[in-house]
Amino acid sequence: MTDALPSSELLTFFKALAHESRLKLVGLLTERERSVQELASLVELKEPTVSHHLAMLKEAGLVRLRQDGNTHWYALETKTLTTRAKTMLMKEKLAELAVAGASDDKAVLNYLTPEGRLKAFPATPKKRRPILAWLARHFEEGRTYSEAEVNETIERRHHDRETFRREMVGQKMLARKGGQYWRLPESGWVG
Amino acid sequence: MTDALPSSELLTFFKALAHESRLKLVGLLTERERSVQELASLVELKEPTVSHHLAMLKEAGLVRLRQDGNTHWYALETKTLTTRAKTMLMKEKLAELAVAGASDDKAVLNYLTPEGRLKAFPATPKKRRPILAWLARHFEEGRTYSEAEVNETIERRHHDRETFRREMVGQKMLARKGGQYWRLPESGWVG
DNA sequence: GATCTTATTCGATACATATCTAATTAGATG
DNA sequence: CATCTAATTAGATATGTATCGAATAAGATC
Repeated sequence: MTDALPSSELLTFFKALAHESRLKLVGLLTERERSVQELASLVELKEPTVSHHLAMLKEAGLVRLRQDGNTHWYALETKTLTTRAKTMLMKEKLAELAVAGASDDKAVLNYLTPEGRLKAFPATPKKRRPILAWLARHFEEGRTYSEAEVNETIERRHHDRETFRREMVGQKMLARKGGQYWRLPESGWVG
Repeated sequence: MTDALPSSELLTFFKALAHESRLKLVGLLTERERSVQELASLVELKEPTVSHHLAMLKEAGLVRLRQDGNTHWYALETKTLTTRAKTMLMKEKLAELAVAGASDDKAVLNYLTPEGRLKAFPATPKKRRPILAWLARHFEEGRTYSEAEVNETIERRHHDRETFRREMVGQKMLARKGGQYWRLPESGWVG
């Protein structure tokens, strides 16, 4: 994985429900709150396992815990279920998921053709920067590229190899030495 | 896993969405249909990988495929999204998920206290049988139990150890020989 | 405070699946 | 029909996570 995504709420929600045992647990909790023991006996798993599953459901906000003595009573958090169901029905919310990770990348989408090539290259530096960053990320770190290879990689996204090569070097995204190029660490990029 | 569950539609649905890449793909498809190539470039994965993810989404009924030449256009199946969202909001539907696998076990739920003990023991043999089966499953296969151990195991669920011990033996769920008991294969249980 | 009960945390293992490259299929094109 | 393109399938590897037994924590009970 390249970027450490903030792992959206919706993703943790789906992950929480993407397992047979946890779906069963949720099912059992629709009726009333239940203790860990009881749940373990009903789904025929050991308590540590159930505990593990309940932790994931809790993390996703799907259950809440009420502690009485040393018995832990878990109950379904119906509100979360309805909230998430609504989110699923809003296209805009879903579209947000498409964002590639880095905050930049969302803007870039507007400049891409269906084939994943650049349609245009905006005039203002502020807008150019994320596009250059996006392009630069297509170079692997820790290896070198000949000028021909750099051109090739650029041309897969835009015909104007000269401009983009020059600008990426200018922004310290790529370094050049004696006909060889390599990608620089993102922390050093100008912007 | 003990029983091969028919892996409910809802489960495949959640599994399909329980991955960052697939959520992104869904996000990208909210706007319009897209080819595999295009999607691969946008999520920055290789085509085979995207193909794999799309297959899962298709399996879950979340996307549909339109083939034109040798380009495959995938589109979002909005209807499925709304259907599933509604299911999530119906408690009864969720409760069904709790069914343990064996068709028996659902009925047993009605006879259990919150602590997982038996509240009552019905009079008709037809109703008693699944409860005995449930109880018998709490004995491990492939080992023997002393009578004291058998009693102990029963008493954890119901005070009347005599009745249950006798009936489980009668139904050929447990075997007895010289003070030792052991669980018999489920295929041989009377019922 | 020793002990029993209920639950969680830890560490190990087994199973599932995401991802890639290479090979294959299916359609389009010269 | 040879070749090219887009997609899928197969096979290998790596990552993730479900499950369990053992150890620990926290509360209740004697």
